[in-house]
Amino acid sequence: MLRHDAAVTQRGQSTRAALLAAAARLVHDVGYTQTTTRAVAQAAGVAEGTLYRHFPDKASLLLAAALEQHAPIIEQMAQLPGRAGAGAVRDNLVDCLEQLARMRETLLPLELAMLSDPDLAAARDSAVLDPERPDPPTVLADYLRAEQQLGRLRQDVDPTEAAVLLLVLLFGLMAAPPPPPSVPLRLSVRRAVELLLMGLTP
Amino acid sequence: MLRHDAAVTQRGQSTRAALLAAAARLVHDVGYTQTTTRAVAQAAGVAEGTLYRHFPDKASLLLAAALEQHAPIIEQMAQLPGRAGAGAVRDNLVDCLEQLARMRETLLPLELAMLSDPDLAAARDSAVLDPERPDPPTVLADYLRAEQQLGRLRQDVDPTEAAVLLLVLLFGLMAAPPPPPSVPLRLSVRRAVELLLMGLTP
Amino acid sequence: MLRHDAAVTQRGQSTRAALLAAAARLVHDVGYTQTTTRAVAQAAGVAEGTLYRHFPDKASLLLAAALEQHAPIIEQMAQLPGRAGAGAVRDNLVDCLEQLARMRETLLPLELAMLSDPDLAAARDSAVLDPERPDPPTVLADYLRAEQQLGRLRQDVDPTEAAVLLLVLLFGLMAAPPPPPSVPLRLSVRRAVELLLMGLTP
Amino acid sequence: MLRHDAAVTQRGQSTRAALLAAAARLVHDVGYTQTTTRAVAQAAGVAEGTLYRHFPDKASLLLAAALEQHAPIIEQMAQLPGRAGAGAVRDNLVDCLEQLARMRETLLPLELAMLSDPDLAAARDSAVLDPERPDPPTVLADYLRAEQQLGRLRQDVDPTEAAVLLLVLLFGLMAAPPPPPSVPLRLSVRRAVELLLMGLTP
DNA sequence: GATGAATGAGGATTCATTCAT
DNA sequence: GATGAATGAATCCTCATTCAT
Repeated sequence: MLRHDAAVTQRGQSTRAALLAAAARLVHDVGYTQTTTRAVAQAAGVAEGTLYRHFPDKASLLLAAALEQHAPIIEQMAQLPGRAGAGAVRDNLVDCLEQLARMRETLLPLELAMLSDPDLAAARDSAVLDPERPDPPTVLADYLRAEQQLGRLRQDVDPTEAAVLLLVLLFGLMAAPPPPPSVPLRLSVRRAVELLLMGLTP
Repeated sequence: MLRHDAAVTQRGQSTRAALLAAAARLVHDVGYTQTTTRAVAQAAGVAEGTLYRHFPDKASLLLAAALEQHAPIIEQMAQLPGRAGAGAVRDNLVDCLEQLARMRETLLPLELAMLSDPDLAAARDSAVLDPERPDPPTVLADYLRAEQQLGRLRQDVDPTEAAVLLLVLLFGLMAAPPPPPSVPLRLSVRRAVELLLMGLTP
Repeated sequence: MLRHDAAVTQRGQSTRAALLAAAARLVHDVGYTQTTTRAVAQAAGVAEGTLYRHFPDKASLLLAAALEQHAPIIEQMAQLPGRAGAGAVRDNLVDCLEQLARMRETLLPLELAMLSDPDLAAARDSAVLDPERPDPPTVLADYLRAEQQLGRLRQDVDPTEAAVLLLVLLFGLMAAPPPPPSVPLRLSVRRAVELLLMGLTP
Repeated sequence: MLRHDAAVTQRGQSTRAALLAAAARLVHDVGYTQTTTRAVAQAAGVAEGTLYRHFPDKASLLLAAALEQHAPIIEQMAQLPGRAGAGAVRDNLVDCLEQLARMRETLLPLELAMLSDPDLAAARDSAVLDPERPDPPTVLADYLRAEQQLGRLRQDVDPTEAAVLLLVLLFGLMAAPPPPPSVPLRLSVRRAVELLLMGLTP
């Protein structure tokens, strides 16, 4: 049965990979709106029609390109809960958020575009996500809960809530960078985590 | 010779206003991608060409429409620093952020589009902003500083940094709403402020 | 309110007319499949985009082009029932069918295409036809009924059925012309009418 | 070197058969326009390229598929002239036309497409038809002539002409079905034959 | 004989912008 | 000031056909 995204040959595999790579690069470089199918195909060194042997449409291609880059970092993040109790909470959180940040660097343009473009959002919603794969909010919440049980975090905060807060904060920090003089993301993440940990109240 | 900004007669004024209103409504209703110049003109009840008597291009129109809605809330926000010392810090912050949230409700699609669309971003950067008008980060920082001096906030936090944190958090909360079960924005803002005030550390 | 097919200016009118003429000519010359929007626009001497100011899509344009040519002949045909009793039945019928044939000459490629192309069929079904305008089957049936009452036609045939038969026959004669040696349409129509009038039974 | 018509091995034979069957089914089900080479190959369970081992192009495949279905009915029709004198003329004609109608049911979309698409028409014209095989007009004319000689049909009609008339009528009835209330084809064929036999004149 | 990946010209359609009236 | 017709480049996508394996 012929399906899109079915590359059985070795050549097909490499074409598919080239398309994904080209798509990721272009979205990163020129944004979603300017990333045309023509440009992707050209950058991948294939004909425009080839794109449609591998993906049903533009949105699916770009989404796949994004998700593909997700994978390794998500994988790595899964080990976070195991680090509970070891090292400073602050460092663990900062490390984790920084990993996510690296992932988002390529993902962000697409995330933003999804919020503007109905097509992309639809592609995302109809994409079959691996239900096994742990998602960042859950993993982070698990970690926070573990630290809470170890007494290294307040008892009266909801771990899930705190996790969402951290992630939303990271998103905001990346998507809407504070005006210059801008500090490197690494630094602003660290400061934000510190502030959140100690609180503003005296 | 006046090419744009043709609103010198009374008729011109009302046309301009109609365009701005239509643009704001459309961006809010159908998103930036779907907001075409055609649709705006039609919604404003004017011819397509008329749009270009008042604005040099689409981006400028949408930007103007957004800024216009900014104004009253920015105005109102300016009074925040004066509330330092009165009422609970938490309530003051929540009130302030909620006002901003209302403003953003119409503004957000445009902000997001700006992050995807270079054209829009360029229009924003070349827009002549009133240098007198206080911007939210500054106002919020001023307020925080005042509270700090009153001893109602930690001494060792940078008010500017905290202000940015709060705003970024609001942006993230609005742009990337946490997954269901979703709580009303008002509530999630309140929880976030509380969490930030007390901190996560025991 | 902006609508397609709304040409208020004189210039608009003439562009619309040019498009219709070009479309009719092309469909006649190269068939529906080969009639591209590009070709129509070029033949009409306008840009391709202009086409879409006047018609929502290709199918609507071609349909409109066909219907426009309908009109005058349909009009003329309406007088057929009044001719009942005058002249030979055979001649009246032949005249009528020949008129229809002239109309069909341009219409036929489109009729055929409608039977192959779902899009066109959809356009036809959603087209707003003038309910006042008499349609050929009805007019023809009216005429036959009148002749029947004058005793010039068998009493035991259903006029509607006979009308349909005549029209279907005309359609078949035009669409699937008998193999060579081919006679001119005018002649084959005449022979068919004669055959049908006298019947095959001795 | 054999380029097409590669059906020399047994495997080749069955592939070819599968392609023909798939093509016939698709044309019947979704129409000619929607019948893509891709769809045919997929329905036949073979690769796209395989199609071109058996047929030089799409048109040839579809034409072959159509002709193949012709065969058995054409065969059966050949016996019609032998029925002259037996049974009612009306019944013989109705039976014959109904057989043809069944054949046309699958053939019609293609016939119609041929009238719209020059490519297909060209394929038909260049197809090598079996010169032995009797074609419907001839067979029907033979039958009519036989009945004529038996005195069961008017002497003054040209059998060939009458045969063409009947066939054209059938085509029209199938291709351009009269508007609702639509009667089953079987019935409308019968009525048409009756009308034609007795004639319209009193 | 069969595969299926690749091709690439060509299709319909959109839309910000210009300009004669 | 306003109109609205016209523009035309650009977009995503289709599909019959070829060819290396």
